[in-house]
Amino acid sequence: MAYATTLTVLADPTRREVFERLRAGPRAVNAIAQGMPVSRPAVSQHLKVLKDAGLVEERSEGVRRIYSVRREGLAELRDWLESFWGEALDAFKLEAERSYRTKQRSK
Amino acid sequence: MAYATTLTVLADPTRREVFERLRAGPRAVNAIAQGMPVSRPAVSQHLKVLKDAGLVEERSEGVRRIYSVRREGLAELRDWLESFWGEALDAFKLEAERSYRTKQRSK
DNA sequence: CATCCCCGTAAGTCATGGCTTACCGTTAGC
DNA sequence: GCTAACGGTAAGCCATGACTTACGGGGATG
Repeated sequence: MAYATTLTVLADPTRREVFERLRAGPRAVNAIAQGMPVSRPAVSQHLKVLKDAGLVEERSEGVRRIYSVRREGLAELRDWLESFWGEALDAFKLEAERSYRTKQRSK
Repeated sequence: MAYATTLTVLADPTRREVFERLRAGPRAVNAIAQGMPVSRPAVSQHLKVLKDAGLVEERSEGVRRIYSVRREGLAELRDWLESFWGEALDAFKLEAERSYRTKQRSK
């Protein structure tokens, strides 16, 4: 269920860039917005979305908010993807088998 | 680069539903659209997007087009996700270490 | 050849969501 | 206490993209 959220959240390029910047380590909002093609409020909004999705966590340090990556937030999506290896292939083979036999029979 | 495409393509719920339906095995367009909350042309459009993204492949069987999952299409996204395990943690630790030392020094 | 399904494509509508500017609360420094 | 930096939130604008209906082409079947 939540892998859906992760997908939609990471689909946006700007938001993904924000996320990637945090990958190198925790950063304050200003630092993240630095050199980005969008305004700082935009970055704030993206961070909120990332946080709500559990992909990022926030900690206050004086007047600044330090954001960092929450790797566990990616777990569900990873598992979902992983579930395609193996299973999907087997299903395919079975289906191919079935439709092949069906055709043979109807000849 | 291509994992970005995969993300945006799989972000849409309807399109994901189409993709998931193919998971059980190859299907014709009609069969996929069957019981879906959107029209058949909508499904066709989603299939085109999925195909362009390399997530799905198409084969003609008489008058019908049979679509099936291309697991390799998910590989890049999986690798990208996988790259967060380990690396991200190390970067975090390093960063935490660094900022800790910096603070200690400035006391 | 006529007809009926299959399905892809075109054109047009409408909602979603990402961006900007403007504003406000909060913390630190003088 | 004043001022300045940090950053979250509101309101409004606008583009993107997901739908719909309408159509047309191609393969099967009588």
